[in-house]
Amino acid sequence: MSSTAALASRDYIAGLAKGLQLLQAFDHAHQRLNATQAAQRAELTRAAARRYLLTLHALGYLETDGRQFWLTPKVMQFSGNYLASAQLPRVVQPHLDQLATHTGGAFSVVVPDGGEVVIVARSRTALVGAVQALPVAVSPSGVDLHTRQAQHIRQIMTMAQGLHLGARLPMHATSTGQILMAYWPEAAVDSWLRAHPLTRLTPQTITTPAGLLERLNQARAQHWVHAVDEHEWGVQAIAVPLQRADGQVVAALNVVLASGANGASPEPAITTRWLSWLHEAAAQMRTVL
Amino acid sequence: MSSTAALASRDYIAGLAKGLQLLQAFDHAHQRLNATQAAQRAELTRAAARRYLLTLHALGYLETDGRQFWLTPKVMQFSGNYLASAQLPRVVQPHLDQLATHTGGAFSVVVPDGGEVVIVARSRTALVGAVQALPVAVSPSGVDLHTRQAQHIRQIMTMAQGLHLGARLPMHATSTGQILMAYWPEAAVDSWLRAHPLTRLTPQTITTPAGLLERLNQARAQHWVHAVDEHEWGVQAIAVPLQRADGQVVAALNVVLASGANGASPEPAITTRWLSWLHEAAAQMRTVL
DNA sequence: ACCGCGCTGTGCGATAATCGCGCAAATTTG
DNA sequence: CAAATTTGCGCGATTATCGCACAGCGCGGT
Repeated sequence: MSSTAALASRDYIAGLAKGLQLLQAFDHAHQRLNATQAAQRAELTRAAARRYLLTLHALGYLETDGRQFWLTPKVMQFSGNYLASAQLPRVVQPHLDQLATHTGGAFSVVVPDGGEVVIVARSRTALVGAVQALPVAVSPSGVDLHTRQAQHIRQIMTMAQGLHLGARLPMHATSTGQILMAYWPEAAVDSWLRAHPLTRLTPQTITTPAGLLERLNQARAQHWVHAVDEHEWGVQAIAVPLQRADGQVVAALNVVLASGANGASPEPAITTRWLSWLHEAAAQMRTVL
Repeated sequence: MSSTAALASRDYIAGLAKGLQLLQAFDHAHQRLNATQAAQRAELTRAAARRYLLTLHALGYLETDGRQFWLTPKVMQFSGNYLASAQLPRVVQPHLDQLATHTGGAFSVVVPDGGEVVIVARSRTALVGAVQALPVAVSPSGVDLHTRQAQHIRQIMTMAQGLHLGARLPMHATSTGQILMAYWPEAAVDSWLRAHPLTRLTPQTITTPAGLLERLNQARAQHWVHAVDEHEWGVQAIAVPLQRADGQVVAALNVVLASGANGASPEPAITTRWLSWLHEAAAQMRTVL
């Protein structure tokens, strides 16, 4: 009610803000909205919401059957423009791919944005390393989901579900979010804590400011983070910071692994191996960021 | 000048349209814009452009140093919402990954939007098939870009450059665009031809309506398209339609391969093999689309 | 060091774009 | 079949947006 109105100034186009708010109202939990629902979610009157919906439809960002509205692929253009124009994703991508090719891991690069982390690049291949480490039983013609390799593949695929490009994840429950915060000035962390509840996502999620601060101190000291089952059950991740040549931390790199059931939990030897790969890659990227 | 103004109606918010136009002004060729440049690209007065830029900055979609503006990762949220909410990308992804795992190819699914095709899903792994076909000489510590495998990887990676999610490609020069158009009613093709010039991208690009129509007929008859070097030198692609259970063609699936220098051009046996994989996958997806 | 060019920030009155109420018709729900 | 929602749309009021015009600033050339 009062948050947005306060920002109104001579140089602020309310119509644009409302329209974008409406466009953001469509998410996983709200894939199709009618005028009334959209109005509620965007905090507009129905008449206004309708005008904005029709405008977005005319511009090609929404599709409609006359009653419901939903996103069209055109909204991906923004993402495409960002990926094509931003430095970071472009220079990082080859490194990620090479890393994945060598190690068989699933790597991501994320940046902070609005109190969350956003995935801006992911490794596009995996499994080659795994292939050498495991018995190869793939026939080019298919039907082979029985080997350990195939299990590994399915694991990675399953974990990769909500991790598409552009996905937003909470900072306090992710390895990448934690390593990024570790390099923030204290005041920034405090203000983040005031603005964001430490939502419990699993029994392992850090939910107290003290616990988070301790983790951040640890991360800052050792230059990496290992988060096991904190964001999602059965998923662990190891993250390191990505620094520019001047030392500024601009992003985080991590590898996502299975944990618990099959994968060993925090087995030091394994962790160390991944860490050396991550740090090596981070060092390589440092000169080009 | 006259195109946009004509659409103005009582239910059309001009401010939203202008703001989005401005946001779209940032692309690969125009990564950073100042107020004056942005005004030109979005066809606004500088004063107006400045207002919109400041608004987008306040909303977190643009970053600025006070002089230049550029996209922030926040714009990826739209893409994230689409990927999370749209049926197609979600149900298609596992099939793509499985396909890539079995065959080692690089597959994409595209949908038509605004006279172009948009990439909405890509296979996330490759190379396993290739790995067995080629000598494995990867050491976990790096330095190995000499083997044929590494060459293959680099080829795929290089080709994958402008093919990120959300990338838009011209219909007449891509295998996917052609196969999609092949199922359009004749009137739709005609109107597309009137609205879109057949831009030459390589010496192989189809640049005459007659040529395109012939290709479309061929595609419709055989239910697949093979486009060699038409979009980019050294890149060929084979595409098949993706139909819903009711027969409606809603997307296209293709595999991107190297051509010329290394890869065999249109060698029938190879093509047939890929085709059978593509059609098999398309048949599997048909029930879930 | 000087000058000129181009960009930027800003104020203001004029204008028309947007607002939201309210009603009737259409649709869904039970 | 009736009640409860939802939708399309017209209208007068208002205020958000427009674009001109002026002054200050930074940068590069000579």
